[in-house]
Amino acid sequence: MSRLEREFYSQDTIKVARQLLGKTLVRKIGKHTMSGIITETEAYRQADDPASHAYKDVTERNKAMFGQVGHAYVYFTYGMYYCVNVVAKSKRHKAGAVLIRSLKPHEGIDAMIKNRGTENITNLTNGPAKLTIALGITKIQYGEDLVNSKSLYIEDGIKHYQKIIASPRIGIKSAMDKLWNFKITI
DNA sequence: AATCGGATCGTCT
DNA sequence: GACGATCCGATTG
Repeated sequence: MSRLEREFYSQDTIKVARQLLGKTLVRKIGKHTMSGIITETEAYRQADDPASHAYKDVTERNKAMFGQVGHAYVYFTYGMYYCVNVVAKSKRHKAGAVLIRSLKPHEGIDAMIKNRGTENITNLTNGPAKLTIALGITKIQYGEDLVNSKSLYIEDGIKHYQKIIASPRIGIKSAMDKLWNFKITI
């Protein structure tokens, strides 16, 4: 398995969101390795995207989206959950990131079950906050460089799947015309 | 199977 | 001072 390099993330945000499907998100804590196949993503970017955290301008929260590609943008939401994005954008945009919304559990399923407190495998990592709980991702990983990190990165996964389904993004009220939610079924 | 409300607090207005 | 890029359990049909 080979890790995704910097240039992968320096393409257009929407393109990266599509290409991340089927890749493997890897999380290492101590001697434990947990991983899952990415099955759903969402693209968010600046300037033309009212639904994005980075729509208006840089703030303390969203500054990672304006930074170097390949780093993690972790945000806290609904008073209790974290969600993880990968910063990805071409030179045309000042900010952009891809939200990882769903994984198919792969390695370290026992550890993820322990973290989540549920036995149900299909319910383990099938949501943006569920997967951060399963993988132990919090604000501590804010800005982590997935190109160099030993504990959080993305590598090649499956090559073949049927097709990508594009839909409006989940949980937002604006920019419903942008079909920037992408998913695959494995 | 689908809908509804509660939990809970950092971030932005 | 209001509101989420959510999840879960309870209720209803």
